Amino acid sequence: MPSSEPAHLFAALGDPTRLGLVTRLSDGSERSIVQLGEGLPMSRQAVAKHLDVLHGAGLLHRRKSGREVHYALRRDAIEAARGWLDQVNAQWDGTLARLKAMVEEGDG
Amino acid sequence: MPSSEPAHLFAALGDPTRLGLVTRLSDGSERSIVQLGEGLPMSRQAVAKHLDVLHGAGLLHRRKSGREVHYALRRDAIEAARGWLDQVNAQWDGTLARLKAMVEEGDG
DNA sequence: CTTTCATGCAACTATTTGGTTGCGTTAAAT
DNA sequence: ATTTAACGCAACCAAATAGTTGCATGAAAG
Repeated sequence: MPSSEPAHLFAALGDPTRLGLVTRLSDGSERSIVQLGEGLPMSRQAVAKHLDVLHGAGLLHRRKSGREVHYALRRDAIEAARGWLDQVNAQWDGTLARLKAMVEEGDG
Repeated sequence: MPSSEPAHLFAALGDPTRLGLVTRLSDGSERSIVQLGEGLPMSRQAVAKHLDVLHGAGLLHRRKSGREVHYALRRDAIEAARGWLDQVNAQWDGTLARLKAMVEEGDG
């Protein structure tokens, strides 16, 4: 049950290994656990755990195919995270705009 | 010494309390530790630790004024995080564009 | 059918994290 | 000068995290 809450999303991204996995998947492809673990200095289970964290945060799509499990990046989750950051920026801009408007109104 | 590494940045944002603090600061204002802690169900020190994490990740600017310490959001850090997410999207788009180009070239 | 390979599950460990409390320091207010 | 308010530092604790290993299972390949 993916959560999609911003904090959950950012927490999942807050680890170099997981960020690397997301980067690897950023071409939109699907990969198996072993494929994603290739070259990483840790056990398969460690990689599986990381993928589970990413999946739990709603960042990955999971598909079983035979004896393999394939993960793919969920673009909407990335957009959700981006959206939160945009909102922070918007709030900032909005406040400054209102401030500017007030100053100008005061001037006129 | 703020790090500004993406994983460090996301990790700092990966906690509801800290996300709330960032939201509070998203109007661009400066606030003291006690001010930022008002209404939060935890001790001042807990809040101070959270602010230190955010500052350590490069997300907050810190200014001492008399006996108070004021924190403000660093917009460039927010943009850095956003930039990383944008890059993931761009990679995705790029791959799809290349794929489409290949298909079209194959068709022509 | 037997073997191999990708995975899941569970136990265990060390480190990090999010929180606490107590105390000391310094700046502001009375 | 004394008190109060905002902070920093350090010790401590429980829970979560990132990793390990060993073993069981189910699908593919021989």
